[in-house]
Amino acid sequence: MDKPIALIDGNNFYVSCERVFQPHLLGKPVIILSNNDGCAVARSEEAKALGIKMGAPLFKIRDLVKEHGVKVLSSNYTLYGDMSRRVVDAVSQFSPHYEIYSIDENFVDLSGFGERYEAIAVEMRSTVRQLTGIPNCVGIGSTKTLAKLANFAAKKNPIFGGVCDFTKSAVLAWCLDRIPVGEVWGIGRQTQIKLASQGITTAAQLRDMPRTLARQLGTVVLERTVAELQGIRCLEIEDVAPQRKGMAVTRSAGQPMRNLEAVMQALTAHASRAAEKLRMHGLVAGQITAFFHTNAFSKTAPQHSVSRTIKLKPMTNNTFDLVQAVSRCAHAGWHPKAEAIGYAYTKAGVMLDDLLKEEDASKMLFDVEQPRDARLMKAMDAINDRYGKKKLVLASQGFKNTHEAKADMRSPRFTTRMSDLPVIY
DNA sequence: TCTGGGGTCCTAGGACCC
DNA sequence: TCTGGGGTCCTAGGACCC
Repeated sequence: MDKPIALIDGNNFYVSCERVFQPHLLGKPVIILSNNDGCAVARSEEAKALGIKMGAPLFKIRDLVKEHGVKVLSSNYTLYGDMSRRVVDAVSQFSPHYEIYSIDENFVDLSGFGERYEAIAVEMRSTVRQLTGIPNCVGIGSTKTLAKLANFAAKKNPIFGGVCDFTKSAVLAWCLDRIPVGEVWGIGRQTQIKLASQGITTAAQLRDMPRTLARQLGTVVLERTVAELQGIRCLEIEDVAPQRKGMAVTRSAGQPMRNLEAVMQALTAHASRAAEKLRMHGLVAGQITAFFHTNAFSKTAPQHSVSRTIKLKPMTNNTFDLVQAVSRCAHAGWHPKAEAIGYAYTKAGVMLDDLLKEEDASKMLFDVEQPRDARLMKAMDAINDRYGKKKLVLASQGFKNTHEAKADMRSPRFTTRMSDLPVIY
């Protein structure tokens, strides 16, 4: 028998985080909005039952929300991140060999438990629930792809009681015949269309597809997915997080930005935040891209999109360096007649690439050490850490902050702020 | 008129994920 | 009026090299 892998996944994770601290939300339709309160990115079961789709723009579901009294919340990533960490703590008690796959999913190697792994999975599920308050499901399979799919079955079909084991061949066969191919990890819309043209619509049919055909139709990725469905392990549990390759800070603006100054305020804020993230991870970047564009959804507004990339020499994580770089990008890309034409930029972002650990960054020839800069950045981070984000910013970020996003319905940071701790009477 | 045969590296763009 | 943000991997094709 193959070594089993489990995938444990929080149910409607963001909604569940909110419900832990606001039990009155239990049993009610709840949605969590994206940044800027734009669209629904998480939904309770009750909200899903009303037909609210993932990613639905709020303004398009306003009637539905009103009619059914759907509770609407801005996203509170500080809370979700902290709850996620608590879930990982609970999971890590069960196996030293696990991978944090996303904010609400963890792969766990169950091979150390002999034949008892299903009982362990059941225990893990209830322990996570007990220690964090987050309801969750567990899928077990001989590959990551099968574990993901088993998790889907555990969520969808109550007969499994929240734990579905695909290492049982009868369960596996029964489910694969019934699960639409689009639910398989790695099969998106485009691939689904291609597969449909071959008459492949279920997970079982995908499993039975010749691997050479899979390669022809897709890429090595699709071939790997077919192999994994057949129980051939192609993807290992990555318990050591690989070095990340890029990093981005992008935001929609609260108000349209119509002049260079407004765009520069946003880009300054994003570059500053990006520099903070670099320093937090002990990284430096070798390349930076600044972009901004108008609202692509608009059918009537004149469209314009700017993206400029420059090398950072030497590699850096210094706020002033990054802000200077995005300023060069913005000035180089700015349309001289933008204001006259009436371009309304609604989104801006900064992307960093060629990331390297600070200590690995090769010193450039003639590079001059700048200890004062490093000390300044340290002081800046310390001040913002102590007195709250964005207390100390560069002047070019401005005070008007037209780019700042809406978050009108955000819950308190229950677990990470002294002032927001829940009070018990 | 006839014009090789390999390599590598980089980038842009597509597809997918949560 | 109002449509998220942050990642990964793969491929094709161009530039360049000897």
